[in-house]
Amino acid sequence: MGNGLAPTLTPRKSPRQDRSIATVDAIFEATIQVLLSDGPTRLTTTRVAHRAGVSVGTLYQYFPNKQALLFAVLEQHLSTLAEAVENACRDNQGANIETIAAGVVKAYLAARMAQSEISPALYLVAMELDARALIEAATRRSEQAIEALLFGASDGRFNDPYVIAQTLTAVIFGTVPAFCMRVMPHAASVEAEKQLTLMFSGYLAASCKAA
Amino acid sequence: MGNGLAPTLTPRKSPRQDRSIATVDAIFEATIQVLLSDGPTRLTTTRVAHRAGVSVGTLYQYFPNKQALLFAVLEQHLSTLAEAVENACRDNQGANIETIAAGVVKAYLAARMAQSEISPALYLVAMELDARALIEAATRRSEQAIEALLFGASDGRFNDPYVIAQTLTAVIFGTVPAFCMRVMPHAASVEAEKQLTLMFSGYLAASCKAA
DNA sequence: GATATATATGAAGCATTATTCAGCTTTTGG
DNA sequence: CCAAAAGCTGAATAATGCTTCATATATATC
Repeated sequence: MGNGLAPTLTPRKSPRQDRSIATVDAIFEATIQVLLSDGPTRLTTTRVAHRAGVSVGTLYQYFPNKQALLFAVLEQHLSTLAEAVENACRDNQGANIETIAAGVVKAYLAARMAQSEISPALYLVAMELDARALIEAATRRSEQAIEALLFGASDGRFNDPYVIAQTLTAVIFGTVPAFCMRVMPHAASVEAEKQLTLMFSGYLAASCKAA
Repeated sequence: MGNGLAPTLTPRKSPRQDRSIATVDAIFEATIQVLLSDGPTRLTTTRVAHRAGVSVGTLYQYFPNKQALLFAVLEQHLSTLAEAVENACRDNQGANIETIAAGVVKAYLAARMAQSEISPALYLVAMELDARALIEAATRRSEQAIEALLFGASDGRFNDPYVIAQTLTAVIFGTVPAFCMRVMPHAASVEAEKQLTLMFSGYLAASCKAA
């Protein structure tokens, strides 16, 4: 499914004046807005430009093509999620299993909720462009952060922290979208956090005994 | 993101002769083939028709539009996954927690692997058309099957089997795609099954004690 | 074999949309 | 204030692709 030719995804020109910096920001913002209000399939370059209050030509001055636009938005989104996990891991260094599980779930869920509207649209984008590299990068950041966290757990040692980190990452990155896709009453979101925490701490405890 | 006007998704005409039944089958198959080889964005009605060995006009005789085509394929795919879970649940009636966890994970993973190539493409499709109803239906089938299974578990009672069923469903339907998205060496798939089983049985055991 | 019904064809119409470019306006630096 | 550079415009281009329909072929029925 590789798209054969790989058109440049890097900016065509960097903004030099304040005016153009504002323009690029506006285009970036508008991309998100259109994604939300009109959906990924109805996102056209003209529409984005119009929403940003500029003309199409301007858009193409800074982004070589439509994909580059979406790529940039996706990159930021994934980075935000990975960062949330990293921060949670840093904050829970040396904690016990229970706390670790709760912390990681809570952090990811919060980050995801903050961007809950845009996420589904971006997953669509992620498949259209070949974004495997971006996803891989975000996944790896999460895995490494969790692995490091496990090494310092106060409760016990794990004989294969990397496998555990991989599993936890796959589950949170995978499950939460599934939860989000359904229209979720606020109460359900609290319940989801509780259940996932329970599941994670149970898993960690089990993996610990085995060591 | 609702698409405003809801164009008919039901067949425009039902095949009466053997010849046309074969045609419809060929179109359906071709849709899957094109999805796999060319990806969702390069799936055009003309291409599907050509792959099926018929002309575009013929395609439009049985499917009112492109969406209807994709809708049909998606429906079948989701139904297959839900059925896999249902069967696994039926087969494990009255088993203990350990067996239940292993059975459900194994069944879903197997069904998913069997269609691993087509799945990512379909998740893309699922967002483009408004397929929430279909996903909802498949999810509910899984939830109900698991709930029934939990009621009959030999190990113990759960005070809120529905919440547990919901959580397990979200995790398997959500996580496995995440696993699949990465290029997975076969060994990793075995490992994934093991880890998920461990996680599920831990979760069930924990939910049991609480009851 | 003749008529009616079902099925198949694919070029043409129509709409959408990514992308370019020649000319215009604004800002910068002297 | 004035050139040069940076930024902006939006109609025109070109490509793509969904859908229709007038026509042709195959099958069923009597």
